[in-house]
Amino acid sequence: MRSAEALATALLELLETTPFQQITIRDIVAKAGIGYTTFFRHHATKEELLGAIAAEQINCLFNLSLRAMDAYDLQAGSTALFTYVNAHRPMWSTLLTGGAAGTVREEFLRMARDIATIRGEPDAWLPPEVGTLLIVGGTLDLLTWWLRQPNPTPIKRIVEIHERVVVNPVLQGKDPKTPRKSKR
Amino acid sequence: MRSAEALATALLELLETTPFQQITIRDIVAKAGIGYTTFFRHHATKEELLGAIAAEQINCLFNLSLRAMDAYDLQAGSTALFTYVNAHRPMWSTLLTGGAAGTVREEFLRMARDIATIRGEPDAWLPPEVGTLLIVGGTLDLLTWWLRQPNPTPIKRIVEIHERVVVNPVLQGKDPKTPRKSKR
Amino acid sequence: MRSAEALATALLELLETTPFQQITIRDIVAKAGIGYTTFFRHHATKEELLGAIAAEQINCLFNLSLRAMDAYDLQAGSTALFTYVNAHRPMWSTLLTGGAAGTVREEFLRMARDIATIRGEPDAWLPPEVGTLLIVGGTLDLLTWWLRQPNPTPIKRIVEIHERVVVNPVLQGKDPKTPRKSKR
Amino acid sequence: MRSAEALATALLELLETTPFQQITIRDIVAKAGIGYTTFFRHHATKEELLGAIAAEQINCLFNLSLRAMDAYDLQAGSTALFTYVNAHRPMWSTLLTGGAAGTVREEFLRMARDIATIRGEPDAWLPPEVGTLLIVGGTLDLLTWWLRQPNPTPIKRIVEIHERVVVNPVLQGKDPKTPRKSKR
DNA sequence: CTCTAATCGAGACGGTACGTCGCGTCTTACG
DNA sequence: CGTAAGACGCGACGTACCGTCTCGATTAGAG
Repeated sequence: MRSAEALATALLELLETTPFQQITIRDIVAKAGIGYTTFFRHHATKEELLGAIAAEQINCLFNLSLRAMDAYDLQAGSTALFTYVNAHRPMWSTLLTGGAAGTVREEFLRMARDIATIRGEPDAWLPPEVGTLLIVGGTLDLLTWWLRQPNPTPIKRIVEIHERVVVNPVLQGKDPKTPRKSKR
Repeated sequence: MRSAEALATALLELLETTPFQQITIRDIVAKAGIGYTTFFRHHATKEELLGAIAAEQINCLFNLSLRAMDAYDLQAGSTALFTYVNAHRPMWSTLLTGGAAGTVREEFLRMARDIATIRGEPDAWLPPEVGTLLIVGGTLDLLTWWLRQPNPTPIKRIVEIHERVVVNPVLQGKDPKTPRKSKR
Repeated sequence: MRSAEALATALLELLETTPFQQITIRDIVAKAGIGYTTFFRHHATKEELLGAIAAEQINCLFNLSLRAMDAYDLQAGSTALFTYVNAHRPMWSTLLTGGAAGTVREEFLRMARDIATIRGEPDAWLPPEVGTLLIVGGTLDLLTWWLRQPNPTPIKRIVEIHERVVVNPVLQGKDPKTPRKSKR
Repeated sequence: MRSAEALATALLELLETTPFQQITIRDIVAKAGIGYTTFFRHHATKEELLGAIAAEQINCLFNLSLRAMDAYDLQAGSTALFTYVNAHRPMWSTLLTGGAAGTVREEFLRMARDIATIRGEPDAWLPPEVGTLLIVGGTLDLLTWWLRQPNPTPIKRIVEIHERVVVNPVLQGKDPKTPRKSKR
C-alpha cells in the first residue's frame, strides 16, 4: 500500500526536527495520517522502519559509487558518492547527524562487508575486514562532518581529503611499491 | 557514598550481557543492591552514569598516551594506548562493543577535541577538526575490531596498522615533504 | 466501559475494611482486576472516584426524600430517607462510618444547598444557610450513629428523633404560629 | 525542650495557609527551625502532633464552658464557649475550617463523651450518646459557619441560635412538658 | 576543668505510592 | 476484508515523602 511510503516519509520529516529515540510510533502514524494499528502491519518496531529506509538509501548510494568506480577509478567512485549525498543533503543530514546515525552506520558496514567479501583481495597486507571497517568509518565520519558544516567545503576538496586520508592509506598497503597513488 | 561505585560496577556488569538501551535503571539498582531512589541522588539519568564512567576511563587512557607521546614519539603513544586497553580488555570490550559505543565515542571525541585545541597546529593542510575526527574515529573503529577478535592480533602489529593507516595519513598532510615517517 | 463499575465496587468493598485515606489506587485496581493506568482513564484521583460514588448515591436519596416530602409532609420525607438508607445499609455504613465520611458530608451539603437555594424561604428567623447546615449535619450525625448500632433502633423511632431534634427546631422558626417560636 | 512548642506553633502557622493533608513533616520542622529527626523524638506522626494541639485547646474550652455552666446556667456555658473561641479566632479558624476539622471533631466528641458519661442522666427520652453527638456536631457546625463569616454574627445572637436550635431541642426532650426550660 | 554522655543538625539511604508516557494487544464499528 | 478508533494491561519513568540510620558538633553534668 502507499501506507508504507507515507510512514517512511513521515519518519524522515520527523527526524529533521527530533532525535530518533524520542520519536514515538504514535508521532509517526499521526504525521503519516494512518491508524496506529496499521503501523504494525508493515514493521514490527520503529527501528525496523528506520533500518528499511536506511538500507534503501544506502543501496542507492552504493550502486552509484560502485558503478562509477568500475567505469573509471577509485576517485570517480568517491566523487559519485559525495555528489549523490550532496544532491540529497537534507535526507542524509537527517540520517547521519540525527539520532539515527548508529543504525545507518551499522547498515552501511553490513552492506560494505558484503561487497568486500565478493570483491575482496585476500592477500592484502591489512586484514581485509579492517580495511572495510576503516574506509567505511572514515567515510561516514567525514560525511557527517561535511553535512554539519554551514558552508560546506566544495566537493572537489572533500573528495581529495577523502582519497588522501581515508581511502589511499588503506588500499596503498596492498601495493607497497606505489606509495601515494594515481590521479589526484 | 559507596553507592556511587556500586552503581558503576553494576552497570558495567550488566553491559557485558545486555545492550545499554534496554538496561533499565531498576536493573542497575537491583544489581547494585541499592534503593531505586538512591540512583537519582547520584545521576540524573542512566546516560549520565555511563558518561561518567566513560569519561573517567577515557581520561586515564589519554593521560597515559599523552605522557608516552610527549616523552618519546607518536608511536610510543599508540603503544601505550593499546597496551592499556589490553590490560583492561573486559571493561573496554564492554564500553566499545556493547550498546554504549555511541556515548563513549562522543565522550572520546569531546576530550580529544579539547586536547587538540590546546596543542593544535592550525597551519595544517587538513582542517584540524577533521584530523581529530578521523584519528579518533579510526582509532576507535580499530580498537573495537581488535577487542572483538577471539585471538587478538599482537599489540606490535595492531600499533603498526594504527600508525600506518590511521595516524600518519592525517598528520603527514601537515608536512607533505616527509611522506611516510619513522619506523614503518 | 465495565472498568468504571468495577472501580466503584472495588472501592466500596475496600472501604468496608480500611479507612479511605490509606487505600491506595493500586489497592483499588488490584481489587477491581484492572490495570493501574486504566484508573486514570476514568478518574483523576481516588477522591474523585469517591466523590462520584457519593454524588450518585446521595442523588438517589434526595430524589426519594423530596418526592415523599412533596407528596405528603416533612415526616414522610424523613421516613423515606431512613427507609432507603436501611435498605442499603452496608453501603451507607461504608460511606458514613468509614474514612469517607468527610467527603460524603461535603457532597451532601453541596447538594442540599442547591436544593435549599431553589426552594428556600428567605424570610426565616434563622439565616437560611445555617438551617441547611444544621439539618444536614444533624441528619448525618444521626444516620452515622444509627448505622453503627449493632441492633439498630427501629425506623419509626429514629424518624421521630430526627423530626423532633433535628428538623423541627430549625424549621419551626419559620412559622410563628407554632408553639415555640418567634423573636423572643 | 522548647522544640515541642516550636513544632506546635509552626504547625498552626502552616495550617493558616495550607490544608493539613499536604503539609509535610519537613515543612513543619523547617518552619520550626529544628532538625527533621528531632520531630520524631516528640511525635510519631504529624497527626499525633495535631491531635495533641487539638486536645489541649479543646480542654481549655471545655473547662471554661463547664465552669460557667456550673456557676450559672446552660446559656452561660454557651456564651463562655463562643466568647473564648472569638478571643482566639485565628487559631480556631485554623482548627475548624482547615483540613484539620475531622481530627478536631473526633477529639471534641471523645472529650464530650467522657464528660457526658460522668454527668449523664440515663433516664432521658433520647439515648444519651445521641444527645451528646447532636449537640457536639451542631455546635461545631455552627462554630465553623460562624468562623467562616467575613462579618461575624454578634455573640449574643449566635448564642441565641445555639441555644434554641442546638442545645434546647436535645435537652428539652427530657421533659416535654416544660417547653422552654432554662436552669432546670 | 576536663571528660564523657546526651542532644540535636545534617544528610545518605531503602522504600512506597504517586501520576505520566509509550508500548503493543485486542475489540468494535465503519466503508 | 481492511482500516479507523480507542479501551485496556503493562512496565519504566522520575518525583515526593516517608521513616531509619549513622555521623559529627555542641552542650552539660559527673569525676
